[in-house]
Amino acid sequence: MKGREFKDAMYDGLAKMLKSISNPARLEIIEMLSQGEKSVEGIVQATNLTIANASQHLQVLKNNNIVKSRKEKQYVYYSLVSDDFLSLYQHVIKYAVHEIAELEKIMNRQREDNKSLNAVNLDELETMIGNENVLLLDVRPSVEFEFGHITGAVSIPMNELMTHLKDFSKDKEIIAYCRGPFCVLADEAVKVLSEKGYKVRRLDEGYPEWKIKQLESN
Amino acid sequence: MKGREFKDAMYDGLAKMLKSISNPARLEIIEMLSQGEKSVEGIVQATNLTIANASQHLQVLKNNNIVKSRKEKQYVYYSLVSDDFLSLYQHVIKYAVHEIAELEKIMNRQREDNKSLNAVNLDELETMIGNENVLLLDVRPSVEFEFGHITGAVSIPMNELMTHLKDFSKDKEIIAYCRGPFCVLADEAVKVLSEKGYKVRRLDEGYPEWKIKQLESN
DNA sequence: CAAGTATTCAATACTTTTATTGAATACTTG
DNA sequence: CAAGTATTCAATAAAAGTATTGAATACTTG
Repeated sequence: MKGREFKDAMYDGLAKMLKSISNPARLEIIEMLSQGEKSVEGIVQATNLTIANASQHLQVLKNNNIVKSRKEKQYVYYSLVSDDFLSLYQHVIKYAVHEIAELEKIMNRQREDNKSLNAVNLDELETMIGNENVLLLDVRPSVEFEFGHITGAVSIPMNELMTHLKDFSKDKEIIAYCRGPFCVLADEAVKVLSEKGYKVRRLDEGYPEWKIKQLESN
Repeated sequence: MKGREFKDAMYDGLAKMLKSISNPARLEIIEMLSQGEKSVEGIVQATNLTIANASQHLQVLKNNNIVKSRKEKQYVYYSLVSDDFLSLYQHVIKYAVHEIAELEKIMNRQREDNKSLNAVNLDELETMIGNENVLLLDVRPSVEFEFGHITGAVSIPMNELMTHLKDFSKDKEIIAYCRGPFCVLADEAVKVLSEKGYKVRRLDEGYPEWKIKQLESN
């Protein structure tokens, strides 16, 4: 193989892989799957996609070795192929949110609307764990909590938050988190709770970021 | 801004950025620019692109804040916008080369052809520097060496290699490196030198990977 | 094994990306 | 300021990616 052929083959292959993740619908699917495996139906419910379209995007991701599937009963469950990919995906997000002015602006506007501008990051969180006066709140659906969560977190899915208000003390500092920087559940939680007079901030990132950080520090 | 709008805006923006680097020609341009700034003409010489086409791709990268340009005399020089991007790009390469079977196969075939299968990685290299019996050889064009190189390396551009053969001792172990895993200069150097009976291996990665590693360990 | 459900496939129209061509612009140098 | 060079722009045709639709498949359950 000549040098030019080798280069072309490598860059073509690389571009093909990158293309497979360069689509808003597929990025959202990846984000969903970073919480754990989901059926096609589960993905459809969380996104605006039709079933056929979601299935098609999943095939693209599968052909590029980003996701894998297993069949159980009538359902097909998809999940990310490896933590190495998850780590790469998070690097992309982190770069985009910090280095692309346009995206940073959109994110700040969103956080402003939800009074969640002064977010806590993972490093800060670490100094807070074990502190009696801090309550770490996981507002994702409970399936996702059960699949994995940040050590010490309490699960109260967003849609049950209002009925659990009485459980919270207004003296404690509440840190709400969900799926990651793009997830709006924690923003909503901050909005609701702060309007009721609680001390609450959101975690900048989410469960998968915490998980990868744990893995990488070992 | 409602949750759905926010998500759509973020995923659209993210996809747009990823699309800008999901093209073989643009990936090759990025690789060139990771060695230092280059004029449009310089990029054209190193690739198979026409001038107009290269310029067009450069505009795409510029609009997505991947590269920046400056004008000096008649020439426009392009360079990568930040080391943060370079670090992300290298994460992508590393993932692709290790996790995508197809690309791994192409790379191994290439290395086999050039007798450079048992490459040295950056960690191993670190244990070798200062060793009198190891010669670290930079075979990139000398402009690139001057722009920056691995500490302790000696510059002998690939096209001058044959005329410098007499300078090498067959007792020393030679480690050849160039622009990175996709660069074929080091492979060629290994082929030539090993056929002449020298003890030679290539470095798995290249100058930019070394540089980012230095930056990140501080 | 018939009915029902989950998923994929195949075909289509639509949109976006890409390479190519030739002209336009901007700058330098004699 | 005319001639030459480097780069970009604009228009086009070809190729690739995307969403939608309806049919086909595969599996479960009664």
